[in-house]
Amino acid sequence: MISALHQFKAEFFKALGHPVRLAILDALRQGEQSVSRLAEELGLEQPSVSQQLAVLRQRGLVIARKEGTTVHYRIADPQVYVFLDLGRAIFERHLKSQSNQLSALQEGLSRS
Amino acid sequence: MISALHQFKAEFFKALGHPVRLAILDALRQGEQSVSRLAEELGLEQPSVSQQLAVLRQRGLVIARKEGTTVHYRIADPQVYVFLDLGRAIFERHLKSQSNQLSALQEGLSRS
DNA sequence: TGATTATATTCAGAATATCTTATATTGCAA
DNA sequence: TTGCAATATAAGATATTCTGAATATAATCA
Repeated sequence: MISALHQFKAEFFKALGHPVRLAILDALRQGEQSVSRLAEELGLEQPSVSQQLAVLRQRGLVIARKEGTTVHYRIADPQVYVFLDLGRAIFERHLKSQSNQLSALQEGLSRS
Repeated sequence: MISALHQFKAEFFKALGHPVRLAILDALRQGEQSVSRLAEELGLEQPSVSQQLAVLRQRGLVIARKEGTTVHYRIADPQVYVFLDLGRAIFERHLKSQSNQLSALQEGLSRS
């Protein structure tokens, strides 16, 4: 059975399934950052950053703090970094095993 | 800067960002399962299950083992479950804090 | 060989997501 | 008030993903 929980969890993972959003979260490891600073740091247009921040905000992953005309964003739950780092570890093992399989395959091919 | 690593990691998260794929991974906690068994268990058509298994396979998340006409799938790396469970914990805290905010908001509204 | 079972792939259409550019909003300062 | 800076939102074009139906492949068995 596909539970409603799977639906919600999928939304959560989807929020992380975008390179710019991952880059934003990584940039926020240093602490709170304004939109323009993030845009500069990541080499992106302001609207792109703002849009992806909106996605992260809607999913409750980041929190906005307004100060004059500038808006500072920070991570909502630092546990997310534990999670991302674990994901990275798993992901890197995958890469390694895939490249092993690839080189084994290449050896096999070159031998035949 | 958006690194190539962010691209790859986003692909990994995207693979998890689908309710059926999460349900399949959960079903595989019990161990290896055939496609037809998964389809029955999840109440889905065989082609749907096969399609989502293909996505998980391409991303290296599951491994297929053929036996006669049936194909058995298993998780490639059990660490993924640690990861999913951590995601679940974070996600549930989010839900809770969001529902707290929601009820606070509702109280505020009903008082005014 | 022909029939059957299990799985995989393909395809068209619908729904979503993304990107770029333009515009709106907000707060502040001259 | 006017102008400016920072951010958000909107609109449109394009790309990606999903879904469901049909079909293909592959192994087994009569």
